[in-house]
Amino acid sequence: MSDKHTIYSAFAAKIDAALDAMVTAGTLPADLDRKNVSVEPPRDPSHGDLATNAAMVLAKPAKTNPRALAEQLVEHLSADSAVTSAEIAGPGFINLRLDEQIWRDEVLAIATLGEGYGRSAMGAGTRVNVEYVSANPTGPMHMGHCRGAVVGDALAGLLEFSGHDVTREYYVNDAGGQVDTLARSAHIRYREALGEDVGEIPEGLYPGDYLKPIGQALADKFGDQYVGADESEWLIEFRGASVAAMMELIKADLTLLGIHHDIFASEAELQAAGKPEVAEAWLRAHDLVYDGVLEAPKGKAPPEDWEPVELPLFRSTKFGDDQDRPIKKSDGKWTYFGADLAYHMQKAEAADELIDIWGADHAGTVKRIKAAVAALSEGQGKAIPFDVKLVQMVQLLRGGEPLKMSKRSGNFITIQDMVKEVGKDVVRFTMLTRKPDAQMEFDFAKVVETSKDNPVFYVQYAHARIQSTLRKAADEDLAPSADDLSHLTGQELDMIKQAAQFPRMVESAARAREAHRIAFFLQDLASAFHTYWNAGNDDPEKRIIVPQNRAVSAARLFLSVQIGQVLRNGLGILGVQAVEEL
RNA sequence: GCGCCAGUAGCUCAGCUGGAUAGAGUACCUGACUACGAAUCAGGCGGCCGGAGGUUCGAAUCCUUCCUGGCGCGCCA
Repeated sequence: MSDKHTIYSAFAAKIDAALDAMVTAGTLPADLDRKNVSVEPPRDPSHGDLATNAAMVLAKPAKTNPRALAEQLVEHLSADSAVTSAEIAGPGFINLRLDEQIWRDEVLAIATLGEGYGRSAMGAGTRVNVEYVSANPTGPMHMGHCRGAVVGDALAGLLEFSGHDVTREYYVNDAGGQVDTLARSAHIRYREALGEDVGEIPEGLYPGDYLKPIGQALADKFGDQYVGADESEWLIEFRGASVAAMMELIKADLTLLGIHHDIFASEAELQAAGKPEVAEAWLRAHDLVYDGVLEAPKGKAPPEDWEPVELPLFRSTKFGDDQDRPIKKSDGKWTYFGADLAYHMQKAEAADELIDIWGADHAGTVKRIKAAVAALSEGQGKAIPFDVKLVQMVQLLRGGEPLKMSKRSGNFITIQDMVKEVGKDVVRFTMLTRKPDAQMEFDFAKVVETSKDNPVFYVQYAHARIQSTLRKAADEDLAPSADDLSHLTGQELDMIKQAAQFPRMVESAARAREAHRIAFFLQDLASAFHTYWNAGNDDPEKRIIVPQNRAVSAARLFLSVQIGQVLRNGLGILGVQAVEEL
């Protein structure tokens, strides 16, 4: 189950050993930096099974030329029984061809490891906290949150699969002014529930119908005692009830998407526990917070009501930000940033590494929070790797026509609408067919199409086709068997080679924190299977089920089962259910 | 004005942190169903990787500088 069992890392080790031998023999200087040495499949399969750039990377520091170095390496590598040929190509690549048995063994490895195929120990149990969604508890989720939710959840799944100890966390912003606004909006619905005609919801409050049930619940609970009452009498009560209700809505949406967080961290509780004060004290002690006056904002928008005020400022400029940032407002309350800073300190206490998934509209605040974590990780006495992944906007379309989204009017498209219409798996997979830091379009008409235009369908179809083939085989009294895999040749070996890349795809995707690569890999593998399957249309001898040749059929069925396994493992990372039939 | 993201085939997008002749799908053209599901497959057409400089054995990828589009930018959240 360890990464040592993958073909690519096995050969990386062999090349490493060959280099060691050359060092011992005195033909290569010791202490060369080998981190840029790669072992990869060549882009062009006709070049061989594996390629390494070792000779090119090391030639210069070794003060020799690439070809001379490559010749020595080839000599060592040719001695390996698994290598059928080793050639120097182009500017100094070494191309290796491997014994076919190596690839057949990989099919067995998939079978043996099953759901564990592709898992790796790369993460080494590193505790990674992934914070995602964190939508404000002022209403149900909408599309803007959805992509971040899916991307974050898939990333968490990917990191788990690659051996990290992942915590999925949601930061509940239940302390700012927006929850007071929520409470006031709920108060209106409360009066409405008691029979009052409240008319149009005033500007600045939340108009959505989703507040009507909470208004009713408050009416049931309190009767009319707060109808004419001063805000100070009911605000806290209404706020708590509304936030709780909104979180229930959001959790329901998340459940629809198959997302479950381990921790819902409350900003209000964080503040009540005095965490921001602790952070401030530490930062002041290290001269990272000081009392100062902000410069008037630059730019074209003239600051009409700008007044210079002294505020506690965090020295984010010391860490690359454009200006220092206030952690408290002039009314003495914490700014969002001040609380968020303390929140990240809290997360860092229980994690080795932090990842935030944010919407692109928060891009402007990335620098300051990175600065804060950089400063605070010193306080923890360890460097906390911290990454903010920005997820760009999604534009909703139907048949190429943009769908209007208006939160103001309250009739925006909800997650519930979307999942109901196209299904959880389609939403998740589609959101992952584009790298997150580029904008994407989501066309309702397209994602439900059962065609190649729709990648979800395409991958699912490959999996379903495998299952259907197995059912058909059972009817013919044929079963998958690994008794004689030497029947697997040609196109079958090609497909194995492709599937065999799954473990290294997982690792490189995990390293880059990019779950979408898994989605693309699955499309390629599905395509390979469809191609393979279809070869039987032209030539019945190439079908998976060849009734007159049971040994061949058994081997091909075995291979198909393992391809299905890899597809399932990949879909599993993305949180998409593999289907048995369409 | 500043920051972040993007710019790759007509269109939608990949490109595995610097590798070999830049890849898929779609559209268009040609071909394949007495079927383990043709919801698919095979072949063809299609490129100054936004422009210009630079770094090195080697650049779509890194640096500089422009251009275009998106998103942001005060004690909001």
